[in-house]
This record gives sequence, C-alpha cells and structure tokens, in this order.
Amino acid sequence: MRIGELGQATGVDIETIRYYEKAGLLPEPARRNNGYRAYGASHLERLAFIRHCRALDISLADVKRLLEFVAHPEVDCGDIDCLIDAQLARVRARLESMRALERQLSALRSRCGARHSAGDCGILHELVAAAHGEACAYHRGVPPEQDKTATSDMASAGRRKA
Amino acid sequence: MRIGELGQATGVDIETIRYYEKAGLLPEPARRNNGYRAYGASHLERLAFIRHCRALDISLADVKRLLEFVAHPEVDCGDIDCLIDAQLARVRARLESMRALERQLSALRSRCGARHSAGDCGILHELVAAAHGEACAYHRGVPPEQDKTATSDMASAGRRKA
DNA sequence: TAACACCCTGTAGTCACTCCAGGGTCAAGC
DNA sequence: GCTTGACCCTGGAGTGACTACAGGGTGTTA
Repeated sequence: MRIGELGQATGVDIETIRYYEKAGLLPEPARRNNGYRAYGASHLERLAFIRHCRALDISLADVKRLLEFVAHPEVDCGDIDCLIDAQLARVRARLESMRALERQLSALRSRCGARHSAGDCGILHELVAAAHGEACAYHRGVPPEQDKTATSDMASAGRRKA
Repeated sequence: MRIGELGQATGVDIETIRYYEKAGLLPEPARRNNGYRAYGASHLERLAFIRHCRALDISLADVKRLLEFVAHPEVDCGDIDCLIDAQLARVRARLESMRALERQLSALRSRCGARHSAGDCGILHELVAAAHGEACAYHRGVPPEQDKTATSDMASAGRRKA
C-alpha cells in the first residue's frame, strides 16, 4: 500500500510515518517505479506497535530498544522489565505532580469569583504573593544591591490586597 | 546582583534567565561597566513569578499575558479567569489520561515476573498483541497488497505465545 | 603571572513531531 | 491532448522551553 493508505489504516499522519523512517524506527520500504513508497503488512504491524508504545508515552528511543527485543527474542528480557519499570516510575511521578498541580490551580481558581479589575483579582494576588514567598530565600539572606529600577509592579500588586 | 547570584537566589539556571530575557519575559537589566548584567529586586520578583507560574505548568505565552495584567491592574480580570480555567481544564484532561496510562503500564508490568528470554516475555507479547489488535481495522478491511518483505518478526513474536 | 570562577554572545541541539515550498505522478473528465 | 485535483516526493524550517557549547572577556586570589 501507499503511504496515504498506511496512514489511513493506522491513523498516523504521513509526515509522522516519514519521520519514523528517517529516525530509523520503520525500515525503508520498497519503492514503486514512480518512486512512491510501497508498504506491506509488516510495516503496518510495526507502525501499530510504535503507536501503541507512544500511546503508553514510551519514548522513541525506548521504542527502538523494544523493537530490537522483538527482532532478537532469544535475548534475556530483564531489560524490558527495567524499561517498563522506569516508564511506570516516570508516569507515577508525573501523576503525583499533576495531582498537586490540579489542587493548586483549583485553589487558585476559587480565589476569583465575580468580575472586577485585574488589580483586585485574587488569582493574580495569589500568584504574586506565592512567587514572593518563594523568592524570600533571597530577601532573608543577601541584602538587595543598588536597584534604581525598583518600585516593582509586582510588589504594588501584592500590596493592593492588604 | 549578577546573573549567577540571581540564579542562585531563585534556583533558576542562568541560561534560562538569559532565555527569558530574549523571549521578552524578563526586562533587559542595566549593565555594569564590564558588560555584566546588573539585576535588582524587581527582576528577582518577576523571575520568581515566572517560575511559580511555570511550576503550575502555565505556558510562557500565558505567563506573558499574566505579567501584562500585573502591569495594568486597571484592566478587567475576566481573561485571567479564562486563562486559569483553560489551564485547569488542560491539567485535568492530562491527569485523566495519565491515570489511564498508569493503569495500562501496571497491567503490562504484571505480565512479566521471572527472568527469561525476550521471546517469552509477557510484556513484549502484550505490546505486540495490543498493537496487532489496534491495527485490525486494516486487516478486516483492505486486503494486503503484494508484500514480498513479509514474514514479520512481530507476527512470529505474537504467535510464540500460543 | 597563572589558575580559576564567573560573565558575554551567538549558535546549535533536544524531543516528537508538524508544516511548507517546490516539484513529480496519476486517474478522471472535457 | 489538456486540465483538474488528489496524491506523492525531497529537503528544510518551525514548535516550546529550555540546554549545551564554542570562543572569547573579566575579576579575584595565590
């Protein structure tokens, strides 16, 4: 089949297919007389495998390693376990930080209900204040140098709340 | 303070600070006689604000918009709400897909316990089989064209299970 | 004087695509 | 035979948010 048909069959953009070929994930297919790529069932399977792995958020580098295991089934599979374990660990860590993110954003969102000017916006105040708090490592320690550009917008935005 | 000190105070890499300047998020600081950047408290606050927003996974483009609200507090804040709402929606959608991902990966991981060859690895079989199932839209529909490169590794890896 | 930490600019690389310009190929309709 | 339009080709650039590096200058200490 042609590249468009392969794309249709797998739901993969043809630019992405060519990209996978260039990246060495899909073997170069045969060509027709007119130069068009001619794919077979093996390419379709391989592409589906790649997309399935990508749906599991496995990096292309790791997909490449998995494809080598597929090509060499006699090899010890310990590395596959490691790869999936690492992937799982990454996903779990990201999941945890996304949960925290969601909490923070929800809290932030609840700070602003009715419409008013940005100067009175609880969200903006919260963002400025939180950033201010995080930067306090500096304020507690090193004293500010000469700062002729001061009178910061941020500080005044923060103060307007009080 | 110099760029290194600002970086230390905020925990931001100096390359990233320069990048924010080039991207128009941090105003160009004054320069010392030797050409070194000279930052003040306002820069520190602004940088802390940017990092706090980035920790909330807000894009630099949106951070830029928020910074404009900080600079113009008289503006109506409706857009801030929208921005945070959109951000929250994005985070929640990603959270949902990450949860699904975690479930899939856990299931996958449980397919392989003891050590053995890749050819007998449940993880690999599962990946191949799942990809095969997803590609079946093609197998059910269009019949395979001439494919002289067939006898796919994937198919044999899948079969070895049975 | 040398070593070393720090700073400068400008450019290129990362990941996984996505888009585009400028061209060739092919089947259908006039 | 000609045009239209869908499809294909290559090579290169752009995305976001950094990160790394080359090749140089500056400042302090030994």
